[in-house]
Amino acid sequence: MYTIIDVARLAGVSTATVSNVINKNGKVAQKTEEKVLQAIKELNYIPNHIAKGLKTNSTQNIGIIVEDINAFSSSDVIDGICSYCEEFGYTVHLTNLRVHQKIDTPPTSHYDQLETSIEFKTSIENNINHLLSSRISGLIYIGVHPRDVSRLIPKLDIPIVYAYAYATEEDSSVNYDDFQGAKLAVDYLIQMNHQKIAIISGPINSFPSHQRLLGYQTTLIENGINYLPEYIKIGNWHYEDGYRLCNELLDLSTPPTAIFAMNDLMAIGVINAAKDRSLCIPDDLSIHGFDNLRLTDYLRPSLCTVDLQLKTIGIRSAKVLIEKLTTQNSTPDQVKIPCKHIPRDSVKSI
Amino acid sequence: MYTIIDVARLAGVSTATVSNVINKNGKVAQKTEEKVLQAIKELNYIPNHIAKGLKTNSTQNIGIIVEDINAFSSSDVIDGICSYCEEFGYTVHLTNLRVHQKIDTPPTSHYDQLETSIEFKTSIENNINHLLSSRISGLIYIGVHPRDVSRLIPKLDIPIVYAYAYATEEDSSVNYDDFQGAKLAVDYLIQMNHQKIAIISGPINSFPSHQRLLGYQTTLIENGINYLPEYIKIGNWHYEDGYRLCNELLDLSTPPTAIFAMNDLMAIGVINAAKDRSLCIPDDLSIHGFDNLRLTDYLRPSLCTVDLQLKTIGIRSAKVLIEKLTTQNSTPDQVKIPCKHIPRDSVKSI
DNA sequence: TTGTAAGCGTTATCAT
DNA sequence: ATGATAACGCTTACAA
Repeated sequence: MYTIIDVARLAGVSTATVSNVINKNGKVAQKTEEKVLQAIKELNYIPNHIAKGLKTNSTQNIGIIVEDINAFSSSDVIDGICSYCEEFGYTVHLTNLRVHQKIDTPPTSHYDQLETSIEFKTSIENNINHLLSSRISGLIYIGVHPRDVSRLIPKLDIPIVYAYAYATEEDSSVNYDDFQGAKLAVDYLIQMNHQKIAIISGPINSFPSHQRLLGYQTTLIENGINYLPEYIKIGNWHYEDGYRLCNELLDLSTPPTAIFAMNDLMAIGVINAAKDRSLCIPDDLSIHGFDNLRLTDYLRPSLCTVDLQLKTIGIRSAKVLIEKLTTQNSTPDQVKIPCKHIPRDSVKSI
Repeated sequence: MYTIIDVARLAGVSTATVSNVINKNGKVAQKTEEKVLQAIKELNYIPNHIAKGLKTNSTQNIGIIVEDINAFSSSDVIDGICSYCEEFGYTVHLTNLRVHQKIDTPPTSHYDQLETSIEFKTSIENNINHLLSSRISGLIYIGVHPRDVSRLIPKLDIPIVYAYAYATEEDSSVNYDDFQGAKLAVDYLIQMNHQKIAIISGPINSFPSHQRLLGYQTTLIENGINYLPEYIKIGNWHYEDGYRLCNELLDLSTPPTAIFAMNDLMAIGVINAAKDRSLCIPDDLSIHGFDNLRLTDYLRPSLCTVDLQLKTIGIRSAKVLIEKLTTQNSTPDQVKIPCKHIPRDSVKSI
């Protein structure tokens, strides 16, 4: 592998000149530049970022720590990050924490286990140190579920952005908007003339659940609809919760005409429970999901849901991080990306 | 950020000794080692891999080029790679080519477009050069669909392993076993007493289609079942193909009792087509998929399918690569990981 | 506009 | 067992 010295020799110039050509620093005569470029091409010279990084004490490397690359949300977020980084010449170092192998059953509300697990914290610290050894200039931490992860991450000297997760008020984060997303869903159901709208929530101690519930309540109130406690069921994000709680709702003396499940997995449980009671969807019951998982448009009926704009979250996290890197501005940036409503067949006007 | 010199000073030893401690080279007295370790901890010293890489002219970095991280297969493969790399102390540099944004409609057989697209080849070469600038020691290329990608990748001086893709006979690759996977499906259908087994294939010019078709034919012949040309339909991996071709099959004078679709997406099309003809699945028609996509276990009926063992493919690719790196052995290794059968409700014994 | 040379943080060779 | 020091490939004053 050739070095800058080989190029300089071949072009008959000094290494400084070659360096100036490579880094487009100007101050090189047109003709000299051509000679250098020609030599670079001839030798098929590839600059050594390692040596450059050592000298400049800065790299165009950014680290991604993803809690679980197999979470449905992760690949879109990473995709967004990569596309922005490629554009600006940054290299991405990926670390996968694989949390789902380290806690009981995914997805669960018991991420608390993680926060208290010494083993997990040590694993994160090792991974961060490893990334730091590569002198990454910044870090994006991608959660499996938006929640406060501040206790997991040690204080770092490099900028860090939380995507699909958040930390303290001093930290930057990029997330979708739970409140607005839930509002989108409930607004749509009301627009479809539903009044008896039940909700199947995630665990109450979860931040997204709480925000979405708030969106639900606010929208009902705004529309002068009675807010019925028996229409609120608490699940744990699983398919089985949707199935079970749908049955509970339909057993009510005044069953709802529409059910808003806080994630698509529970919504599918709701669909199947309704089917098993020989209900026809959406004629007998409208069902609204949240997440816009893949394949939900091929379900029968296709699932009306809310898209989280995950790729945008990724792009934006990278943007926030790279701005911190280039402007040294350290004011925290807590971005909320609006969700997008995906109307589909599982909701019908009554 | 502290350097090895700071540690040496604090511990009252030379930098060489500190280096020997860090790299566990032996030849350091127990007592000296303790002093050094203590100093490292005290300063919270993090070794600079960049400087080390410059000196040793070798890194523990491996590059991943993934054609599309949003392909259903990619994240599992990457997960596997990461888990192996973490264990052996390698850092992963991720590059996402995003092919689906660069060709018409995914997934398609027209990946040929890519091979002939100058723009795409240039993009790959730029990305490879960028990775090479970081002096990665090896490369894993992950395809969106197993096929010959040799025309896309320039000859490199570092080892490269193709995962979920392959190249020439001189190149190493790790894939699932199309032939065995198809055999698994057809064997199971026959075991469930089906004789009239139709197949909805992918494009005939696709290698996986061809291999799976071979598995289908072989298994029928082994079991003395007539091989009927009208039971073979050619689709293009899309949902719509499954839907349309299912109807064609059911319109036959002697319709099949079981349909094996070569991917889950087409299988879902088959399910929906059958439902739209008021057929009951699996009572009136058994349906077998291939891929084991997420959510297929929540379909009604749940989809009987074949799992590609993608994570294993990832682990194995990393293993093959790292062995090349550490043993300098360059004999190509073309691994086929056996698929796993996933019995579910969409297939029933008759 | 171009060249010279020091130095970034390590490792490795050679002394001691 | 430990230390002194050159060298890895590059950037960047500073000199010319």
